[in-house]
Amino acid sequence: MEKLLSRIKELGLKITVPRRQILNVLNESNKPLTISEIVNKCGGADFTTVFRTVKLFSSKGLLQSTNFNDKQLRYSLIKKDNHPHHILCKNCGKIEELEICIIDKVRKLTDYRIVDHSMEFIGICPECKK
Amino acid sequence: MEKLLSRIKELGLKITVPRRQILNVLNESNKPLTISEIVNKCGGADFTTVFRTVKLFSSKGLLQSTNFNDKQLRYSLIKKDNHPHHILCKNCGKIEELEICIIDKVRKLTDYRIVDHSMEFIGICPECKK
DNA sequence: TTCTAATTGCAAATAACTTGCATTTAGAGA
DNA sequence: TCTCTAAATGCAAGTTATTTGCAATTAGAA
Repeated sequence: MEKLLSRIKELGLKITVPRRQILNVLNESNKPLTISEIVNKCGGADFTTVFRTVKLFSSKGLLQSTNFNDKQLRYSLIKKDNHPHHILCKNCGKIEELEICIIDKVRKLTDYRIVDHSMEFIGICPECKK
Repeated sequence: MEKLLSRIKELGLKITVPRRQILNVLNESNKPLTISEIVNKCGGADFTTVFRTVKLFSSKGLLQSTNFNDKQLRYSLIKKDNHPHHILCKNCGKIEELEICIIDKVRKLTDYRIVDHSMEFIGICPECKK
């Protein structure tokens, strides 16, 4: 969190009440949240503010967006260097992090300069399979 | 295409003029299309019809959706057994298919029953890098 | 050919996203 | 600490995307 706050300052952005709330909410969440979910958990923060802040932070590389092919994007803090991926249980709604990275493979395969990527899985978790 | 049409019959669905158009458009496209793009290429087909058909076909496993973290989902025919992935060039807009499959790896890693997944890359293609 | 349930197309509703602008506020400098 | 200004906020209103309702049409089974 301290790292994030100093990164925000470095970027010339202000640290405000709603921004702190948004970062806290994301920091305390173990899964990516939609903008509406962040708003709900922020208690009082305006939708537009959250919306704009999340877009801004994403564009600055503080947040990443993920998408489970439903309507809304979900956002999470980027804590490490690598971009985490997720698996969603269709049955219980649980979202877990996936320790897997194939970006190097794709880079070699395609010769593209990769600037972003997403990789999401949807399934039934071991508990729900029973 | 014949395979798809018979699959539609098997599912107890009717083969109609707009449905043929949608399948043709997707079959002739080398990249996933948004619903609006399909409507435009279908010449005269109603948006709602395309919308509903695409959702229906997706739910039946005839189409897959992909998402490049822009607003609209994109759809493509599922031709083979494996689910194709894509890489988008941010500069020229080209979308190419990626020959890569990590579903078995994820299945082993998580012990989930995987029912769907997506994997998209965004970058700069070799031509645009120059 | 007849009939019926499936499908379509329009219109209208809902939901998601985005912008404009007056007000407020963080935080740099006095 | 106080002042000041650009950045940020919050409301309202606009735009775009998605979804639903329903009467009219149509595929294809009988």
